[in-house]
Amino acid sequence: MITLDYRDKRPIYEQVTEKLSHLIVCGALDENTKLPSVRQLALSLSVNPNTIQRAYSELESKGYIYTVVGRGNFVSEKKSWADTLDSALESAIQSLVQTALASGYSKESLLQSISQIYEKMIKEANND
Amino acid sequence: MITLDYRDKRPIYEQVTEKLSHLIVCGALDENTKLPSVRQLALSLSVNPNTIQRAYSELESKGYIYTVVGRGNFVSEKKSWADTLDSALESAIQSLVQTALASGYSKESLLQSISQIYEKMIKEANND
Amino acid sequence: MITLDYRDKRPIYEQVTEKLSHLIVCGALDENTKLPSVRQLALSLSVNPNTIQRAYSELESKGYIYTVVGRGNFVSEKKSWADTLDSALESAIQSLVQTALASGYSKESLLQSISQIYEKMIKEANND
Amino acid sequence: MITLDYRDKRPIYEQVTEKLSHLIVCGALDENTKLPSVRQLALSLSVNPNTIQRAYSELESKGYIYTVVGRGNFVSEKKSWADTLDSALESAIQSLVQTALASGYSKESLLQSISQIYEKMIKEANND
DNA sequence: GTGGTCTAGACCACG
DNA sequence: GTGGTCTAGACCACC
Repeated sequence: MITLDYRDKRPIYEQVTEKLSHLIVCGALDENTKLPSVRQLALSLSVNPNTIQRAYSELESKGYIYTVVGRGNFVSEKKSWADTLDSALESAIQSLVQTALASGYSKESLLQSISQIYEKMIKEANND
Repeated sequence: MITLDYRDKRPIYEQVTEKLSHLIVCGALDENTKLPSVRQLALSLSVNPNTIQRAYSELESKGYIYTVVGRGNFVSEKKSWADTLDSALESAIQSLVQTALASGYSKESLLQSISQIYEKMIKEANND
Repeated sequence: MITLDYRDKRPIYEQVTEKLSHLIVCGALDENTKLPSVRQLALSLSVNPNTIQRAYSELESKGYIYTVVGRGNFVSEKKSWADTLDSALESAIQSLVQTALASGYSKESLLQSISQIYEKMIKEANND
Repeated sequence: MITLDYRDKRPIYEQVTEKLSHLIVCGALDENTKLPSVRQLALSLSVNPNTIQRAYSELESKGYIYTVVGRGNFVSEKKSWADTLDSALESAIQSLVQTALASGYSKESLLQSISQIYEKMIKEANND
């Protein structure tokens, strides 16, 4: 379901959080689908249960999943995480524009580059 | 010359690296200009010399500056860091498009959002 | 008769307790009315009988219902739970005022806010 | 600086969070004051460092403090946590009104009770 | 020295 | 069996 990249410098719980949120956002996991239990996922990733627990906590606080103690974790409805996504997008844009300004890119050439990369990535996504 | 933000989550050396590279990229520091010595800058920022040393090392490895042992650090010529900038920009764009695709943004609305934020940030930059 | 919200952080037995006490307090269940048996209610809510048993125990200890062994559980008379209600309300008020004091709210603005929210919630309650 | 109540059913990290946020909100701790280090506070409360770490994380995410790795935790400026406080107050009010509605309290008698308790608690606060 | 992450193993409430 | 909390002890990056 998920594979970890130990060369990645980011903490494990963050990788798990990111991978799962992607699966949810792109629709690979339907609403109210049950996620693997904390212990189960920890076992299959050879990782400590606390680490998965933390990942699930982050996902819950961001609205991607909801937790029912004694039953498990389930993916939330889309409306629960729409806001989170928007703010993530905005900060990504700001970081990009900051870099672009520093490099003296004109608005036009920036938009053009983005346009190209957008179409390239959409093609790759379709091949996966 | 530089001000630090201790609430910033990034390590200090990274802030210094970023600030200096900005000054170089935007032309505030001309080619072959001598930078303050490690000890001097460390003193004026009330920071450990090791921190500045690390920042300078990063800048050198990215091609922004060059070191002459016994004489100091100097701003490189523009051609030395053009590549670094492009790859930084490209990875920023990829990260952005990834988020945008995840949230189902159309190319058009994404470009429009970026356009708006670009102009907003260019105004703020002029006020600084 | 009752619907559960599995996303609610509180334990199930507490939700059942709350819902039933509301029905009793607002007069939807008259004094000495017979409540559904533990097994019956557990079945209709698809819940473990232990859970309902615990809810009924709580209700009894708070004076909302009384149990006749071998016959079932019945709604108590109003005087039995008047005290419970008052103390619940008082502790809710104390918790509220504590927060308000912490935030530096004046008594007047606090009372005004409460007044507004009161009327808003009374409208919503009528729509249910 | 803080005392724990082991009879309290809430988790320890939550007690610590609450106590510290109170100290900050009521002004007992000035802006930019340094809090005790994670290990230090853990030692003085005879508690595991991870527990304090979690409390500090919560405080940071709510805007009450900010963290500088390698230096310590410091109390934030008031504007950082004003929003958090407001939302805490609103949910406290909703919970109160819910109880009041259930008990059939009229708006007037509710406001009067609150007014009394408000003044009572303000007196007690001055005696501390 | 600081905070951040992780592991291993434990106990608890809930269902 | 589930998630939630806690302890004990470890390693890391940063300063």
